[in-house]
Amino acid sequence: MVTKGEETRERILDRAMALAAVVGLEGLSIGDLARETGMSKSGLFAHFESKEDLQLRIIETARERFIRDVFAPTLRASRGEGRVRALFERWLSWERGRVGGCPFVEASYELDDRPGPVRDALAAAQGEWVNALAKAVEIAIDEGHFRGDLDPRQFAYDMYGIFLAYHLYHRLLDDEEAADRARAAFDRLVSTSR
Amino acid sequence: MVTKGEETRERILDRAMALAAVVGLEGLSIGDLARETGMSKSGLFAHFESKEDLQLRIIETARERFIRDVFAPTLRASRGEGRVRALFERWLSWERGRVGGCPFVEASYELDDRPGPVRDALAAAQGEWVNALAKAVEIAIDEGHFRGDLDPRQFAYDMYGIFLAYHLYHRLLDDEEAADRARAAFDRLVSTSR
DNA sequence: GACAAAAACGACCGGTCGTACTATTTTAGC
DNA sequence: GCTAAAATAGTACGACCGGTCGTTTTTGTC
Repeated sequence: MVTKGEETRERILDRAMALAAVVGLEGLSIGDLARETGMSKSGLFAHFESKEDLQLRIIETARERFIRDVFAPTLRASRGEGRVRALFERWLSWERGRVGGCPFVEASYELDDRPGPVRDALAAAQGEWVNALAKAVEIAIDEGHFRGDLDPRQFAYDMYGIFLAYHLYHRLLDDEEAADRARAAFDRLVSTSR
Repeated sequence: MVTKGEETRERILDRAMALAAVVGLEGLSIGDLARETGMSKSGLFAHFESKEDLQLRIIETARERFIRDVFAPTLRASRGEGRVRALFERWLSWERGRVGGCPFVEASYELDDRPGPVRDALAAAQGEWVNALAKAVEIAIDEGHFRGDLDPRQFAYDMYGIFLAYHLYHRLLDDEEAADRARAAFDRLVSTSR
């Protein structure tokens, strides 16, 4: 059975994930988080060993949500180019659908030069995602949708770049054409991969 | 004449820019910065009106350095495709050459959802750079190096994406092939633009 | 409904934050 | 070398930081 404590912890982590996407994993304070969730600071903190533990759990929560909302649904979609396209569209929706944007992107540029377990966990999650992208491209090659000499890892790199630029244009530059630009870039990537 | 105070302020800002690229503009503390520069907290703080003023000056300093080290030298290079290529290579060097990576990228993802003068200044600087990139591409079109129906702003978007992915692969994923991937992506971009 | 366990709370710790004010030292022009 | 100004240091502040502790409230089980 699901205890009350687990429910509360989930609620906290959901809120924390959103908050961290705005103020960062380091900028997130226990006090603010307690206020946001309507709990006392100590009551909230009792759910976590330390702030670092909280940060690790935020990353794990984001990973679960990402798999559930972005990755998993595409496994039920058509293999090959269709799946790669589905991954891209769902990835964009994932960014649009949450305040502060993609928590992985936000955290990545925050922690890239701050060694420690949190950075390690984040890098592992990002590496996993890059691998999953490359794998989907491999399948598209096997299916004959993409040309045989295409480098799946280079495709993943390019795809990630398009997403990161979308994030920047959308969030910082408030560019209304950001999504169009992203799709145009992705279409070019796909069409030069056939 | 250059007063002692101005010299000191420059020294502080240089150090602050590097530090902010690691811990962020918000995470940067006056106390740490004072320790790093060997000054007292109050002595250092006397150079700035507030922390926000310090942050604004850090961005302005970064902007000056970027123009000096990345942009300006390419104006003396050949117009057209050669200049666009030079911009890209210098941009990569700019990232590699400083601890913490490109301060603009770090700050962009930190501040994208935190309204205020600092975010505005950053967005303005980024917009300026995107415009400069697009302008260089326009010249390359005029010179006949790139095809006439190429969208310079789309080119700038794609180019920025390649850079952002490079930043991520290099800094977070510690990918040794990051530079190769970036150049491969850029070559593909250039060759499909002719 | 008693009762132990789980969960949440309020008060508090030492430390650091940004910032204000005053005092001291260093600089630059005469 | 004197002197006013500029630069730096010292001290203090209220607020908040992550974190601890003992107490109270809520929960689930018999």
